[in-house]
Amino acid sequence: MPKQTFFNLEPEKRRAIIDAAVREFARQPFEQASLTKIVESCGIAKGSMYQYFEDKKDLYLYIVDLAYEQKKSYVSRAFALAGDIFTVLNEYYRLSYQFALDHPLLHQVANMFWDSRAEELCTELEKGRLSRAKDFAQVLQEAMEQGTVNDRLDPEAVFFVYHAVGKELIDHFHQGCNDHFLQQVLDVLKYGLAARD
Amino acid sequence: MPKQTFFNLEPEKRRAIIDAAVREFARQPFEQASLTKIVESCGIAKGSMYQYFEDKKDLYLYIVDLAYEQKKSYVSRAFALAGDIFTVLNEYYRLSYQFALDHPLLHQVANMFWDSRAEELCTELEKGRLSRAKDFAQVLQEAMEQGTVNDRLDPEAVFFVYHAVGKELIDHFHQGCNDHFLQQVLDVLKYGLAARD
DNA sequence: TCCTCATGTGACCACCCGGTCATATCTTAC
DNA sequence: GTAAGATATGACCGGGTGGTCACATGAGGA
Repeated sequence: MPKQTFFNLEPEKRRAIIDAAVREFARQPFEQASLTKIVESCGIAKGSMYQYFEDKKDLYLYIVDLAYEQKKSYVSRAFALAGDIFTVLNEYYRLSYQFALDHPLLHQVANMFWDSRAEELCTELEKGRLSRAKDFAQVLQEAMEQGTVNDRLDPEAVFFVYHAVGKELIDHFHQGCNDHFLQQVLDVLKYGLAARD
Repeated sequence: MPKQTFFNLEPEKRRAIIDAAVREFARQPFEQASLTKIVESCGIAKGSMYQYFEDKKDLYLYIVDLAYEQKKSYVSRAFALAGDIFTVLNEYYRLSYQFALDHPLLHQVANMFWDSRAEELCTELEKGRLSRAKDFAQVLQEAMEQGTVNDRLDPEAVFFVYHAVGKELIDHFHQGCNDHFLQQVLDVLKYGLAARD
């Protein structure tokens, strides 16, 4: 958590710091991102940064949190959608894609976070994964009870597959990814490879 | 490519260098791995390393190549298997898992490689992806022609999904992953989420 | 024995990093 | 006006990095 001093700052200065940090953390993972470059880029003294944050990790987690909050506000309405699980998933990834288009830097920050290898970040990583799993698990369970989804499948394996594909999709948003391809990928997940009788 | 000097070395010395490099590159991605630690760990002078390799990247790509060659020799026999595409995929991931168990360090090296963000490595990355895609694409095409696989699916999307899930599976091998779970995941891919009529 | 040439070496270079701290400046209250 | 407290600063620290180079050591041939 940032120190109180940070929140006492004039808003435009706070913004400048956040923007510079977002720019840097969007470019590379935590370990390779440079605090020095951030302070140079927003024109404050290195020492000042330590008036606002405990250390580099503190700043990083604050920025990642911001990115995820923004993304959540974009994407969560998919789960409120009327319609079956396929409609929901479709909308979920469509909104994720839209978010990546509208906020490419925030998208990259959130995206880069998953590649973190630092042990200190692993607990945070797991927390994020679980919170995402919760929404998904609920929609999935309802769909299985209603018979929309094949109820012989292992819910954990289903989540695993969708998580993997979602991650890869989101990873490739920056390379451009049209609605049609997204649709095709979701179709593969929906129908599976096996030919229908 | 290593310089000739490297291949003139006594085999045990060459091994020591390779082993030390594998150990380091298994721990973290290219940018964070330390040449200094590698030379310390195998007890040669820093300068010597530059008699054998052009630079850090040269050493790295050589090691990654070794890891992939080893893995390929483990895994490729899956594609020669008699049986439908599902048998092949099953065996492919089973062998991948076996490889990760038998050569955890090589597995980590190959695995870590995919997370590289360095622009200089991107061409290499793409090359690896394509070569993997080729084997897969062939098996898939045959399966579609034979009617084993739903031929209304987009082959590119299918590859995308299987690549994503494979990556994630392989990522999670080190956390333990039993045959049963593997089977469940492949079932999700095979049958899809949608309930069968 | 001596010259040559390939190989080995580690001190050294320039550069970058996260983090600190004595000091300067600004704000507020009396 | 001045004392007190909060905030800003950037030179500096110890430590790490990839890469270099003048020199030492080795082997082979004349």
